[in-house]
Amino acid sequence: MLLKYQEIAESIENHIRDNALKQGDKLPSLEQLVTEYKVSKSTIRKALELLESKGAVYQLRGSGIFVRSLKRPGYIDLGFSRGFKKDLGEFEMTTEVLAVEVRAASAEVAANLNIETGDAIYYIKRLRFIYGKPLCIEESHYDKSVVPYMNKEIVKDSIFYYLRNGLKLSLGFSDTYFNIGKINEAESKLLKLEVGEPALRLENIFFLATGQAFNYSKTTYNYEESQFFIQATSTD
Amino acid sequence: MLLKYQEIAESIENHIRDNALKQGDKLPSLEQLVTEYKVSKSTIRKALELLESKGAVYQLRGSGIFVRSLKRPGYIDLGFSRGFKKDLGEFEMTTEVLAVEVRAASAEVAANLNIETGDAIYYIKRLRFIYGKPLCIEESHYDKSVVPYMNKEIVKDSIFYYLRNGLKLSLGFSDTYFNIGKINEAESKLLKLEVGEPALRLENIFFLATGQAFNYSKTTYNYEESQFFIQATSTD
DNA sequence: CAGTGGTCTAGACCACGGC
DNA sequence: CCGTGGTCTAGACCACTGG
Repeated sequence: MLLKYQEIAESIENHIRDNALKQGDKLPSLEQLVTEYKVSKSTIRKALELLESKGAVYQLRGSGIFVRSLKRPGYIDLGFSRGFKKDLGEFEMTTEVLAVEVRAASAEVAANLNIETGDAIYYIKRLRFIYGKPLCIEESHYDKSVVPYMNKEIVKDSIFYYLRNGLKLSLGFSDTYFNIGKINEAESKLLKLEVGEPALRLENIFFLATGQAFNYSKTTYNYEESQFFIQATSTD
Repeated sequence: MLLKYQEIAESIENHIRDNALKQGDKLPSLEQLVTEYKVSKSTIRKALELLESKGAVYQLRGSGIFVRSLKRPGYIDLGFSRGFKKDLGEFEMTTEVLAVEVRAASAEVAANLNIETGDAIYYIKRLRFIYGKPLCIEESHYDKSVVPYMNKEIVKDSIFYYLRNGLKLSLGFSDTYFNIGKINEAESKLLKLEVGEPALRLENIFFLATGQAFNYSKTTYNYEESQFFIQATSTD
């Protein structure tokens, strides 16, 4: 069941979408929203803070609450407050599973997952396509003590959907590191690029809501097919 | 003057730093913090939410408040809630100013700044070095009606510092787009790379707190010298 | 079931924008 | 000066964790 402030946030988002409001359009004042939704001011503010953190609105003391929509289409949202919807999206994506196996954690994996070298992990390698073209190679390592079972079918769809709905795990936060490099021999075949062409290499560590790291993954993106997007809000 | 919740957030951050607390270390409970700081529970919660959004702590219903430090050193923080400190940082950075001039906005610039083609803008081109090595080429366009004056001296330091402290502008939020490409002829000379080598191309649009766009910039990073970092929090 | 975080309220008071 | 968002309080009640 949704909380009041979540419901209100959603309702306001819908209102923006349904009326096709654009960047800079004004929303009703706090007071108006309080009477409209019949809740306390703080609850409305909490809803608006949520929307602000998602980049949907901005608030201006003394003048009002305004829409901040925008966002160029076709970019992968590397954000954030948006939750962990990265996996899905408006894109036509397909996945080829290259490996699903239990392994002993290497020193590198163990360090990132905060476990011991040799501990059991699930190793998953996937090739992901966007509109039929190779988008990225993803190698994931899951702490087996957290995710005791996986198979090809699960891994072919959204893994995070399985974690959330199948295993009832609640995700907390993530760290992302990335840099630019060059495609190597193995990658060139999978991504259908020449050796030495540009590549975006992304490392992710995902944590449960309990703070425990459970997934360390490395992803190499095809530079021709990938565009990324980030929305930021100042907290001065 | 700092607000109560900001002061408390800062104080907690200092406490974490001074006691060298690590990922997973437990902080005092809400109730304890309330008595310690002699403020209401909501104020403490607001401070903790701020820290949570900055990625400094995480809260767990039923168990407590924990430290979330980490962060590999040497990565450029492409975040976010962290405010707009991108310009400075712990790095030894220098800047070479290649151009500071008033120009008429191109169609592309006008579209991103939401002004008319031909309107006056400041065009600034800078080459930035990290530990003496070329890090990136940055081409910035500032709406002249917002930033009426700039010169080489201002532009050699942090432009955002000037905007904030000199012009008393308050920054609101930003959109960032990026993709991977290849170094072209002109870039190769400045960044001391071969044509065709990998490049990270970043586009930024910065908005004032009023929602008005005032800066559109394009930055090309030297792939050898740049590593980036993002911290995300789930909002489920 | 005790302890801890999370939601929600009602209301006082403050700070800023714009007329 | 009015309207609008922002801070802060005090307290009720809920929901989850862990012994």
